Amino acid sequence: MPRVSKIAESPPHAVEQALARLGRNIRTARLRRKLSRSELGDRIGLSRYVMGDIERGKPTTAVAGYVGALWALGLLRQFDELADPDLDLEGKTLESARSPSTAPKRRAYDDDF
Amino acid sequence: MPRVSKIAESPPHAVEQALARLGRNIRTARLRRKLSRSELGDRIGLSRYVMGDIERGKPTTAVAGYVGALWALGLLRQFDELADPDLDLEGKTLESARSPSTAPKRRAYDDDF
DNA sequence: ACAATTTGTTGATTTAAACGATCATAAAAA
DNA sequence: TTTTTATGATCGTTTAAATCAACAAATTGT
Repeated sequence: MPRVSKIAESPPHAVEQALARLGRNIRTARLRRKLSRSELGDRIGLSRYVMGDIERGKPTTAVAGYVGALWALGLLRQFDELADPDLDLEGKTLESARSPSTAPKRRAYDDDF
Repeated sequence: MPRVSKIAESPPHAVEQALARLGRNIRTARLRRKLSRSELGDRIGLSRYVMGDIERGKPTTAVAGYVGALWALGLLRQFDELADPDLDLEGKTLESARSPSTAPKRRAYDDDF
C-alpha cells in the first residue's frame, strides 16, 4: 500500500513472525495438494508473484490474498475464530469490571430459544 | 493495492464474510479495552482511517494492519494456529495417499532429542 | 444544557502494490 | 539424457492504498 504504513514497513517481531508462519503454512498446504503457485493464484485471481509474496509473509500484501488462499485451500474454518469475542477473556474481564452489574444473574429461561 | 487484484476487488462471499467478522471482532476487542481507533492506530502506526477500514473488513488493506491490530490487542495467539499443517487433515491425507509408504514405521528412538 | 471525544465523509497528494514480460535457475517428468 | 514445469529476479506501467486536512454528525461526559 502506497504511503506504506509503519506497521507494514517494519512490523514488530511478533507480527513478522506470525505472517511468516502463516505463509509457510499456506505453502505447505498448497504443496500437499499438488498445486503450483500459478494454479492456486488462478483460482483466486492472483498472479504467481503475489502468491510468492504471501508464502513469504509479505506485510504489505492485501489481506484478501491471504484469506483467499486459505479459502481456496479449504482452511478458512479456523479463521472465523480469530479474535472471537467469546474467547477474549482479557476483554471480557475488562468489560465486566466496568459495569459493576448489580443486576441479578440471568435466569435459566433466558437460554431458551 | 493498485491494479486491484480480483480477489480483493470482488471476493467470494466466504472471504468477504470472514473479513467482516474479523473486523467486527477487532472492533469489539478495542471497545472493551476503551480505546479509540486513533489510539489503537497510534500504537501500531496506522491512521484512524485505516483502522476504520480494518473494522469494516476492507479486503484491499494490507495484512499487516489486521495482524498488527490483533497483536496490539493481545489476540495474536490463535493466529499462530492458522492453517497449521498439523491441523490440516485434508492435506495430510493427500500427502500420505501419495507415498504408499512401504517403508517401515519410524522407530521410537527417532523421537529422542 | 454544554463541552469533549469519536467517528463519518470528502478531496487532494504521494507512493508502491500488483501486473505482465523476460530471462535465469531448479526441479520434475518424459 | 532431454523436456517440461516451477520458482526466482528484475524492470516498466498502471492504479489505488494510505495519509492529511477540514468539516459534519454522533456519541459520551460533565
